[in-house]
Amino acid sequence: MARAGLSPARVVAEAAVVADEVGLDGLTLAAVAERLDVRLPSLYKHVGGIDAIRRELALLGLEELASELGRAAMGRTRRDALIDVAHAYRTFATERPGLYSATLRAPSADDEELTARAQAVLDVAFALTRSYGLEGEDAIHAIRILRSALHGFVTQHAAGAFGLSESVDETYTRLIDVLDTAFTSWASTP
Amino acid sequence: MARAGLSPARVVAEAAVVADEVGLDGLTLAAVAERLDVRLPSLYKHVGGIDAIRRELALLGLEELASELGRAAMGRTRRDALIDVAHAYRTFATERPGLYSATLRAPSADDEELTARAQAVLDVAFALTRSYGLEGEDAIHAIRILRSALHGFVTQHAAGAFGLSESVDETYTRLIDVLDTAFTSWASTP
DNA sequence: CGTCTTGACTAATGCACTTAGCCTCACGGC
DNA sequence: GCCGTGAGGCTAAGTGCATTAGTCAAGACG
Repeated sequence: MARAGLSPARVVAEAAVVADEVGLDGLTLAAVAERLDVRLPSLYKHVGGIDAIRRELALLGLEELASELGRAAMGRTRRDALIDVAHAYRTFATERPGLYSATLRAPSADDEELTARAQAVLDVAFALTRSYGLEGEDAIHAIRILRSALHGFVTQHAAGAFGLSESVDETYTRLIDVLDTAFTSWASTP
Repeated sequence: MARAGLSPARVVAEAAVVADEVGLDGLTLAAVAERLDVRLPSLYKHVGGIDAIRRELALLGLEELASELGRAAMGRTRRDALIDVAHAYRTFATERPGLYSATLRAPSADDEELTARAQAVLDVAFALTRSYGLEGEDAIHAIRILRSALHGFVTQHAAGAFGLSESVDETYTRLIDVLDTAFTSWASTP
């Protein structure tokens, strides 16, 4: 009965890989255990169960997303920042679909750690809208619209809703342009 | 052993109610059977299984969505049409969350019935963008952006991502305004 | 070197989906 | 009106996954 060298982090990391491959809905402890070459119940020594793993994936996903978006926004403002943040968002959602899906679960209001990580993502968005000169209510509406647009785009694309046409990048460029125009106009007409 | 008077349509309709109440992911044949007051295996005389039910829900959802959106767009153009279509979209997604989720599954390319229903929804969007004077590639990008924005908004809202603030309607109004401005500007600068 | 905790395991339970096979009611042909 | 037949219920059984309980060895530490 050799030790397999598991740890909570290793289990979660492997779960993330599985979720990226088969989707968050297709994630099973059985698949994670098989990949780690242990029997399924062994996982319970390291994680609380499938729900706990999904929460850990949400934490991990929010952390990576905030990091990527923050890096993209660094040292840029307005349109330049928007373009890079939007592309970082799309890249993350495309390359880590399982992790991205995990970030979408509503953070239950009593989960402080989760809401803190979600706030880190929001902070990047606030910095971005502030660079447009948007404050207060304007900023809140801008961020909601930004998130809606980016999230809607990547999920529809992932769902194959855009058909086979080749110009998806062009659509994304135009979407970013629409947002830039709107934010710019809001800032100049208070 | 009295006949329960089931039919494929009744099973699917009840499944839609369950999905609306507990979410598409929470939909179980057990719950449907209990509501219909039959044993679970009896459902298999009318539907092919849980996957078949989900497909039927997608068909039903697309049909109702196309109908609602079509009604909203009828006899209106441009901004007026956009406003009503957007509100019909949001209303449908809010009131029939399970059915709405079901419509999001990618229609597998070989499922002609499903793609036909999806096309009916697209037709409304095409009519809308045409009323803005958008044709060809412009129309395609406009529709993709429209769907992304509306879908993103309703799913983020449903996921509780907007927090507790009261001004969600205002955000939606602004979102619609952003889209209207963009489509109008595209039409005037070819 | 002995002990004790950790981390693996097997076994067993519960729930959901599915299939197989049975039984009976209702309807249609005679 | 009677009876055969099939549709539409049912029970039983099998599969897969999540979870819990209890066992046991490996390795850390005194």
